[in-house]
Amino acid sequence: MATSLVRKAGVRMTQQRRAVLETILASHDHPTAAIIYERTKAHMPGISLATVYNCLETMAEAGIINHLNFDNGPSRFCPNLEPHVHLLDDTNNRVLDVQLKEGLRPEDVFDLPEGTCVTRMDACLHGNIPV
Amino acid sequence: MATSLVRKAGVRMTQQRRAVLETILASHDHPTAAIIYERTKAHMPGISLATVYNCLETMAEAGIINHLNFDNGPSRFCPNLEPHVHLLDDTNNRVLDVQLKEGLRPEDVFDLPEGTCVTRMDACLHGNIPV
DNA sequence: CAGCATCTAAGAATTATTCTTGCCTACTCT
DNA sequence: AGAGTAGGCAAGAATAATTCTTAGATGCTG
Repeated sequence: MATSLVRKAGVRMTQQRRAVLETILASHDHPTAAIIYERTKAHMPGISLATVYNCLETMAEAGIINHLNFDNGPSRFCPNLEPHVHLLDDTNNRVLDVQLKEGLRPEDVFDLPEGTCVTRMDACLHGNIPV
Repeated sequence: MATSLVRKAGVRMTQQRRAVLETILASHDHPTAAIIYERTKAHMPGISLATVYNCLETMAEAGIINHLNFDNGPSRFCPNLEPHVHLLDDTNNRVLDVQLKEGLRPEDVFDLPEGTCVTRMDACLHGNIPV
């Protein structure tokens, strides 16, 4: 599964990339590079942080994973299973994935210049969700 | 004008803050801290980069300006005249401000958990606008 | 399975930002 | 207007995140 995702994107598979990708696929908390490094080391003790960064960049460029930037903190990563928006729940201190309502596209909800073609939407909502 | 903006937010006015704020009010290109530093030095040669950062942070916390994080680059700043979303035009390599269409709120367009109260929306669209 | 393009490890380097310290200034109260 | 004080400023050190460099290792193609 991990291999086919990578090969499909025209990227060479290596042991390190597989390990990093499997860590991300198994994580549901949008981890930072440092956290991914720690988790990956459990399965591959010799991997270096620089390699984790390399793998993350390669896979983000290939569209296999998402590279997120919340506020001013370290980058976070998540599997790119489908386009989504992040909701930072300040009440419970967690990150949820949300989507545009069924059938809506960015062009439908934002007041854009005539002819704009949207290639990507990164949105980050902050809010509070009752427990 | 600059002074009243600052005082209204319960923040003390100083020469440095006025200089930094005036630089931002006069800029329409979402400058980075380093660019703001350069532009501000033209009017106040002795100001330090650390002071620019301090002023930016103070004013962003007070809601006078917006602190933006695009991708992985340095933070950018703009006047907080009204809530808006940023559109990075990859064709012409510029940043435009856009808004939700008239009357829409984030809750109307995103599929959020029941009861979510959105306190802030940071959205960044990437796209191409025909010249 | 040989050759080569690409990847990896390790640490140095870079970039952006924050922290620390001693001095200075704006605002409050007379 | 003048003195006291809370808070701001400059300078550079420190920190954090990320990227770069280089030599050696490895996956993939034919």
